[in-house]
Amino acid sequence: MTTAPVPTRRERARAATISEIQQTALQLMRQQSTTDIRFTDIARVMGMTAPGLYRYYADRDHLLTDLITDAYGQLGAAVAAAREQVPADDIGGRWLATATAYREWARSEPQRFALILGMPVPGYTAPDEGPTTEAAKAAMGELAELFVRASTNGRLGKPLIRDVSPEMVACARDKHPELDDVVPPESFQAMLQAWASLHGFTSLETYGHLDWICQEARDALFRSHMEMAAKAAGIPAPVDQPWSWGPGGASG
Amino acid sequence: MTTAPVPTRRERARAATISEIQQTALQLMRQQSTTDIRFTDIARVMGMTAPGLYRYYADRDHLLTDLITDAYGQLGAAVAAAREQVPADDIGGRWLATATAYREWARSEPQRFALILGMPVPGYTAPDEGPTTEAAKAAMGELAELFVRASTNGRLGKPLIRDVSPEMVACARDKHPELDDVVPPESFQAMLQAWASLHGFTSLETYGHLDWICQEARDALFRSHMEMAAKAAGIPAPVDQPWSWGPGGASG
DNA sequence: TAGCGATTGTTACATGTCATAACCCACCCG
DNA sequence: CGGGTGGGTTATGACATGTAACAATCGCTA
Repeated sequence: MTTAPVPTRRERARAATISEIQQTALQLMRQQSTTDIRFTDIARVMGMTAPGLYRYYADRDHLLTDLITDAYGQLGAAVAAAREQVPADDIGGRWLATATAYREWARSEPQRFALILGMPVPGYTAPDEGPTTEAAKAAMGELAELFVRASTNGRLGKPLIRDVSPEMVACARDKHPELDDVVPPESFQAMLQAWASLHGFTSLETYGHLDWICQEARDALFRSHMEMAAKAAGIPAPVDQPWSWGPGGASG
Repeated sequence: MTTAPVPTRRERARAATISEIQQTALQLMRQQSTTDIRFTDIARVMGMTAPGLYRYYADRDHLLTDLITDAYGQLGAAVAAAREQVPADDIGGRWLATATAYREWARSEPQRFALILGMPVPGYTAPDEGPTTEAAKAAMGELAELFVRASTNGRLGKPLIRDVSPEMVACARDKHPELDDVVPPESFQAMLQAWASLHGFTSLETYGHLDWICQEARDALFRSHMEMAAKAAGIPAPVDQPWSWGPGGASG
């Protein structure tokens, strides 16, 4: 047998403790508004002493690796869940839902957002080709899914920018061969740009650089920013909320 | 002027030491690829002991405050210098120069970029209404200058998105009254979105999330991303490099 | 030029962290 | 019921921040 179907009692206890460590770490990150978690704090909250934690994690980096992997998973899941609540043929609606989920996740979990998409935490070096890389790919795949499906369904419009450098085309084919013949290069490029635009707003807001804009204005700015990104990427308007687009006039 | 025109010898020595501390801190940040500087390391590099540094900085936060203020200044200066090397009437050229300078500064100084525009370093709390806020405003002003001048000269086109929420209009008038009657609300909004788009690409690249895209492709992607942002913001094409834009066809 | 005083930098220390080592104890299974 | 496994403890070492007390130095002035 390779895997025991029913984990032994010890294994369950161990898994529970590991989970508790992670949850405690996240709780401390939120409370202290920092990604700088201390083993001693985790242990104290859990009612044990710091060296005991080393039975579960070789060092702080290993815990961080778990937290990063998990965070990618959560972000991807949040994005996917939001997307799936909108009918598949409502491309624009799915884009708005996806982008909003991305933003909201970052706002609700700023430390975890910084953990995965900010500068690496001091002293931490991610394991090469490790689980974090896999988790990152999966999460980004959730973002890309929208474009893939829209493109295969023929519902993805032409992006604003149609020039794609040969290097970019080659890179897309090389790194994402599965998208070849599915998403045209200019749409692949536009997808990356849409992500970058979304990420820029989200980062600025999450790190407090848009605090001077009041909440309502920021929400509207986000909506309009995503509208801009959608138009640039050839994403059609949501079925229930037409873009305020067009050279002629604006809608309400 | 109330300041003494000629600082005494002691004052000059002190200023030199403070400067050396800052430079050493930056050097260590670059070498160690982290924003987490240690007083002991700085002191060791400078050939003195750690407690000596407390004669110059009350604690690590005060040093960070200086570094952040300085970084904002450097970024603003880099952006301004790049912008001024392009004729004032070449709006598109100035936009490209500004954006490229922003990106290049971040690439050359990733730690300082993270310091000012990333998540605050663990344990650091910026002083309210302090010099960092002022420096940030100044740096962002350098980014905005392009739009202000273009708008006053009547050379700024209509942005792609012309709908602006009343809250956004009110916020713009409230926080930046000096731009009232100079930059229309939809252009103000477009400016923020152009910044967000630029910042998104820059962040992703600086923190290594675009490493899978080879250098040449990334450069082209950046160019095209900025072209997209420019079109969305109503920035006309550079005089020597027309946009690859238009429903009809693309240029070379 | 001798010496005073502010400034600078030192060593010593208190505190807290990461991480290892050595030890103990409880559970579980034969 | 006895031993092995693994969870948890205290003790310890190396190192960080920041304070306190002390020593050396520099610049100025009598």
